This record gives sequence, C-alpha cells and structure tokens, in this order.
Amino acid sequence: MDQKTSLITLTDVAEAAGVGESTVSRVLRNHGSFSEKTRMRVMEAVERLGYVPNRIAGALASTGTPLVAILVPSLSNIVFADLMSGITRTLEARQRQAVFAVTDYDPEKEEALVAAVLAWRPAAVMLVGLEHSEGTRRMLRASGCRIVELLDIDGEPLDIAVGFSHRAAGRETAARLVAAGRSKIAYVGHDLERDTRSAKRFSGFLEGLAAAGLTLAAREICDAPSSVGAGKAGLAALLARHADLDAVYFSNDDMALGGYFHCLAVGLSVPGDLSLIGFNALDICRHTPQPIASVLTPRIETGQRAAELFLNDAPAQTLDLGFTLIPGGTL
Amino acid sequence: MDQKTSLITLTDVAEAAGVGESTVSRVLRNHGSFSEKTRMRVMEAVERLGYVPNRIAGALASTGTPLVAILVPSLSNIVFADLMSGITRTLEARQRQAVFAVTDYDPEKEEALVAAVLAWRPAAVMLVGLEHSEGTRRMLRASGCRIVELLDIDGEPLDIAVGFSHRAAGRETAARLVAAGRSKIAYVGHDLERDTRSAKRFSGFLEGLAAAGLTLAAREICDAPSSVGAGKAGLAALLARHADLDAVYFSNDDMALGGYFHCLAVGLSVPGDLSLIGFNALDICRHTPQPIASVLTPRIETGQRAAELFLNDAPAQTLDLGFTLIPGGTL
DNA sequence: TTGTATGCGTTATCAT
DNA sequence: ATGATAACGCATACAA
Repeated sequence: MDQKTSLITLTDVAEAAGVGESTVSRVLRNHGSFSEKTRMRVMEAVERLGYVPNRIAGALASTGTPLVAILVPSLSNIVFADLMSGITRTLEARQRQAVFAVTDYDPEKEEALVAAVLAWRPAAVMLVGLEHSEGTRRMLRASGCRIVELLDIDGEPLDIAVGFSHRAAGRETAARLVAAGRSKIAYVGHDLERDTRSAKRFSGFLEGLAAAGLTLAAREICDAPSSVGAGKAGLAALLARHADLDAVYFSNDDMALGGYFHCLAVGLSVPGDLSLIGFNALDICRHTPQPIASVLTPRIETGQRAAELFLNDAPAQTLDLGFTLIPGGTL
Repeated sequence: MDQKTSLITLTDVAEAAGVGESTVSRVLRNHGSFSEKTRMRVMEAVERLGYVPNRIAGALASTGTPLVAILVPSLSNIVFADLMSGITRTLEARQRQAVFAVTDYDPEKEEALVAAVLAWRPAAVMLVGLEHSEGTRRMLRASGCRIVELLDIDGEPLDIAVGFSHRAAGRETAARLVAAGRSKIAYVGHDLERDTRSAKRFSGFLEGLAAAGLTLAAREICDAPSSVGAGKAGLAALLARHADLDAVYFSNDDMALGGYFHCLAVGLSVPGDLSLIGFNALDICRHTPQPIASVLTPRIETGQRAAELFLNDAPAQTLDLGFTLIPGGTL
C-alpha cells in the first residue's frame, strides 16, 4: 500500500538541469517549444537521476487518463484472450493503456470492478455482453466516459456495441444440422444462467429447430463453466439416456471437444453415428483427427474495431461483425 | 484521453451534506472519528449525488496506491490465466487491485510496460520468469516497490521469486522416460529464444539423458509460439526423418496434444509405437482418450503464494513450490 | 524559449 | 467530533 516517499520528482530534474519545472514538463511530453540545448540538458538529468514521471500527478493535473478498462468474464476461455489481444494491439498504437480485470461471469463482481475502475477515471470502459446490473449501468452512465460492450448485439447497448448476434448463430446452426439431414438433435451445454450469450445461442437454436418443424430431442446442461471434461461427461450422460440421437449441438468448442473425445474413446463413428457441432472455431479443434464443425466468431476483429471506434470518438452505435459457419469433418 | 470535467467531487458532497471536506473523507474511508448522525448525512449525500471517489487524487495525496501490476508473456496459454487467477483471488481479499498487461515474450515490450506501469506507482510489480532486460531491472530496483518474479527459480531473483525449477523438471522427465525403458528419445519444441523457461526444461532434459548415458535421438523445433498445430506438424516432420523413435518429449502440453492428434490421425499406437510426454498437465489433456503423461505445475498456487508474500511484507526470498510427474496413458 | 503561479481532488495535520 | 489548510507532483495559462 505504501511507497518509498523519496522518489525523484520533476522538480528534482528541473533543479539538476538548471531549468524551470515547466520546461522539463514540455521536453518530456515533447509539447510546446524549447531549444535543443535545453532538451539535451533535461534528458541528461532525467537519465542520470533515473526519473520516472508520476502519472498520478499528471492525470490529476490534466484531468484525464490514457487508461482503458477492460472487464472480461473469464481468462480460461481463449475467446477472451483473443478479444483482449485485438483491443490492446489497437490501443497501444495510439498510446492508450489497457487495464484488465476478470468478472467470473458474476454481475455483482462486475459491478464492484466497475466502481473500482471508474475511480481511476478511465477514458473508456469495455465490457463483455449487454447484460449488466442496474448499479453498473447507472455508474457507467454517470461516469461520462465511453462505454463499449463487446461480443454481443442482441439487446440494448449503453453506448457503443461491437460483436454479432448469438441468437442468429444458434438459429443458423440448427438450420445447418437440418440441412445435413439430421432430425434427432440434442444439446449439451453449460451454465445458462451466467453465460447469457450461450443462453441466447441456445434459444436461437430452438427457434431454428422450430422453423424446420423440429423440436429438441434431448438436452444435458451442466451447472458449471464450460470445459472439455464437462462436454465429455455431458455427451456420455446424454447418450446413456438417448441412444438414437443423430446430432449434438454443444454450447461451445470446449464442450464439443470433450464430446468428440468421448466418441473417440467409446468408438462412436463421427459423423456416421453422430454429428457434432460447436461454437467459436477454436484453433485446437482444427487439429483433431477430424476437424470439428463450428461457428467462426470475429474475436480479434471485435477487439480491434471496438478500440478503433473509441479512439476515433465515434458516435454511439451497434456494429455487427457477423459470424461464419465452418464445416469440419464431424457433420 | 479527456474527461467530462464536471464530475461530482468530495467538495460537492461536503457542501450538500453541510459538513467539512475532511469529515466526508473520514466517513468514506471509515477512518478517524465522526458521529453516526453525520455519517448518515454524508452517505445520503454521496448516494444522492452519485459520488465516485477520485482515486487519482487520493493516491497523490496519500502517496501510495493499492495497485499491483502483473506482466505475463501471453494470454493464449492457460497457464498464465491460472497464475493470474491465483494472484487476483488473494489480492482481492485484501483490497488490492490487480492490473494486467501482456509482454508477448518480448523483453523490449516488457521494459516498455514496466516503465508504463511504474508511472502509476504500484505497490508491487509481478513478472514471469527471471530474465529481464538491464533497463527493466534498473527501473524496478529504483522504483522502491516490491518485485515478484513468478514460475521460475533457476536464476538470480530481484526480490521475491515463487515457482519451481524448469531445469529439474526437464531432468526428471528424461529420467522418467529412461525408467520406462525408452532409449530413442526425441524432442519437439517451440521458440527457445523467447520462452526461456522452455529452454531451461530442454537443457535439463538433455542433462537427464546424459546422466543415463543417452543422447537426444532427434529434435524438431519450430520458431513460433507453442500451439497444437505446431506440435502436430512438428511430430509429423520428425517422424518423416526418424521412423525408429520410441519416445518424444514436447515443450508443453499444447505441443504434446498436437503430437497425440497426429498419432491418432495416422494410426500410430501410443505408447506401443511411441511414448509421449508433455508439460503443465493441462486439464484438456486429462480428457483425451488416453490421458497424456505430463508434469503438473503449481500455477494457481504460485499466484497465491506470491501474492501472500507480498501482502505479508515478507523479506526477499525464493520459494520453490516443486512439480509432480503424472503418468497418463501415453507412456 | 523559458520561468512563475495556480489548480487538479484528495489526504493528513493541525487546531478548535 | 469537526473544520481549515497545507501538501502531493504535475500541467498549463500567463508573463517575461
């Protein structure tokens, strides 16, 4: 919590260089005018003293920070790593500093983190999804900073939203299975309460089945975050109850990969006995003996475009980046 | 960069509540003494105005922040997600705020990020590994904040180090393969230049082979970050040149998983034709039809223990948390 | 081109 | 228990 108090300050540098404080400030920020000679003198003093500017004081004086706060639900899902990489890559090029935090898919934790992060007066706050607590929304609106909601556009954004429609993805996945001649279709999913985007996909999937005159043959939903183990166990449990299925939709590729492993382990022929399809088109699922059919989502691009909109001071808007069904050998 | 200037300040709250500024400050931080009546008045005003304390001003006035900066090489490797989750879990319980950044395994980027985060006067900086640029080390030492180096103890730490010996892990892995009766042993790895810990494991592995009177039969090293695809391609390339291998050590589980997928795809019997062993014991590799032999590393615990040492103001030290060879069906 | 003075929103040190 | 007031380290008018 506390700090060595006697760090070098701008005043020290000014004194050492024999110039005024504002001159040092100008040189360091390369703003305003100064002679080359004094620039050298100042830089020399900076080097010699090992001066590190105090951004806290700077931010207070100029009322504004280069900080962008990014709140993601989880880090164990590579999807969010991709998203953050897209964001930071774009932000860094324009001298902004990204600050990450993890909400664990918990709206209350998100609210606490929003409060904590707003106290540092970021220029923008980026969140995943459109569902937030009332307190979160109120604080964000009152903060006066830009708000960017990511990876979902099914709902009412606060300011800028960049992503795609999970509902539509679910619908199209259903249509794809139906087009492949499947009719006894089941779902293996996770944690629909907390992962609202996965819930939207599921709901779209049901709509898609209904549009084809079908209903879901069976479902298996575990009450935990998605994982390979949960997908494997989920499919095993499902097949124990329903031996006659011909296709399974997984809530995402982690789950689908687990299902695929189950098929490999028990010698189920894919897609002969069973078609599998997941969501996100993770790299790993492109390298299984049979690539797993999935839906490619624009994660890095979502991050990039979101950061660009913020940097360019774009007006409030919703940007749909779409998604792509990709075949694979499991369908 | 800029900010709505007219946010509610502590002064506004004081005025609205009809008390002095210092009273508001005391109430908000629950520090010093005040009557219950004024506490109510203040809180009411805070609520009504939607006041969010400005931590920037607070930090400047009290010279000290609750910030802990955490620099990791990558987010696409779940290992670092585990590490960060261990850290934040412990930090949150003690009101510290974690701030993450990603170095991409690039020492120059690490140096730039260290400079950037030090400008915010964090209470501690946590880095992965013991190898840093001279500039990074100089800045950190001069900063006066605690420095914690993570997931490696093979070297000279700056302050606190928590992790285990990669060199020892490599040695023991070699011994394990030898004990299993393997003698034509190869290595499939990634990016030894940048990922110094993986290089240390490899070097320990060679030592382990030498101790058993063996030498490495072959190696295949790709010049990219580790990935399932690289492991798959790497093993394929290796086997094309050397058909007579009986074991392969992979630089980590991502690579090993790719190798395993290759074996599945071409019908190579594991461990009959070939033994496989990886590193990290990722969850996903416990769910493949045959669990992949690996080395379990204390990632979450490293984060927890590191955070605890910092929080408890422990003296400079190196903490070895060890690792565990785990069998699996591929050996 | 350069220096001086004021203010940013808090915390902390004094009085009262 | 409470209220003035002086730092905190820097940016920025403004003056020189």
